[in-house]
Amino acid sequence: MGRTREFDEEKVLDAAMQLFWEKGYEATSLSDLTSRMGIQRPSIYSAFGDKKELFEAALRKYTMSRASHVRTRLQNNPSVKEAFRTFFEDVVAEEYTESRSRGCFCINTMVELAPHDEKFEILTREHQMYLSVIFQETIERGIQSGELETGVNAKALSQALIVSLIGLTVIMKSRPKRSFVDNTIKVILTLLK
Amino acid sequence: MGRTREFDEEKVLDAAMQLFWEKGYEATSLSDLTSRMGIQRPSIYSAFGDKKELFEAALRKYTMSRASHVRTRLQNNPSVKEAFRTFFEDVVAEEYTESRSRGCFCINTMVELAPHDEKFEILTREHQMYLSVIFQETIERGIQSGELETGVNAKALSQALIVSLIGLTVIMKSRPKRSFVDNTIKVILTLLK
DNA sequence: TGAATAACGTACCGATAAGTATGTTATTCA
DNA sequence: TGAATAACATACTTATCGGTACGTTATTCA
Repeated sequence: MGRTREFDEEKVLDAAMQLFWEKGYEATSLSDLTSRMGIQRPSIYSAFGDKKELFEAALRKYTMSRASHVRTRLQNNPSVKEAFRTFFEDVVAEEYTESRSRGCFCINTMVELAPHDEKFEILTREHQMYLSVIFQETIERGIQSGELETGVNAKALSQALIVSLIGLTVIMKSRPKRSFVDNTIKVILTLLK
Repeated sequence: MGRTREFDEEKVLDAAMQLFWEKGYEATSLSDLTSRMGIQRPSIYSAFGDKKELFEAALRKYTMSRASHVRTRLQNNPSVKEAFRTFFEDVVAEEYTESRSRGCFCINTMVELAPHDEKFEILTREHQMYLSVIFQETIERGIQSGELETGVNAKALSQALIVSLIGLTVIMKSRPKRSFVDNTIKVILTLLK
């Protein structure tokens, strides 16, 4: 019984996610959140808990959606090399079309919170490890199909690609010349052979 | 005329640098700064300006010292491959000996401030570009000496190595297993041939 | 040696932070 | 249909934020 909730939890959580993604944890105030989410302060606390719990919910929403996006992107291309190439290129293209770079919410959190909060150290690590497994499975598919050499160390290679992707995502926040990242992608992808 | 300054500007700036490096800009308060720097609030403002100007001075101090450290590390080894290998390995070893990862102050700033403040976008970009040039000169030395193949694209390769180093530095904040980063370094360094 | 001046410590400023108490409105179910 | 209850909006609390006014102490140079 009682009054029914007037807001859509998923929608307002999505709005919080966007804001935390743009500005980070510390730089986002409760006032920022209420205006962006379109609900009042006590509604946030009753639905999500305090600021940090809301942040965690937002980050979990992000990582789940991100992982599924990456998985489908890599699985839907019969060519493994082509799949990685277009994936990396799209990450870059997306960043350069936005007027200012948001980068990756998980990476932002790794930098801001992981060293000071074990919960986020674990959460961000597990997301990257999960992405690494997706990469690894894709590489193994390429070995199976004969597109990649049989001697390739799929696990080590997938880890190197994840690290490169993180580096690319981060350096784009300083808006280097497009040629810088384009060159980098070409070199990184020569690891796939 | 007037009273002489009782604190060493370089020393207190160094203390501020350490603190901003550990906690970032937003999470560091003026009270944190006064206690760590050992001077009072008005002394900070008279010597360095406001919080953001102090942060900028601290970051500039960091990037200059970091660049010179990287330069000497890479120049002091006759073997280019060996120079890069030991450099990357030491970056990792240093991170894993500290109880919690500070990473790189410039990278932290690239993530926290560069997307919202053009001054730091430029400052962080220029530091990375400078490091990239140091890498490039080192690679060119290796080509000259015959240690590396003549066909190597020194510029593109140096950019890829910078990006990889950034990725490594960032992912270590989530404390992945040591084998993860060790594998990654091995793969990345196969680009040097 | 004393007037001028700059660094000092203290104590304050208004603004804003995160979080909550409280009274009102809407919905439910006995 | 009315007592119970949950979501609502408003307004508040306490603490801390970045920044500064002000009176004191130490140094300098005419």
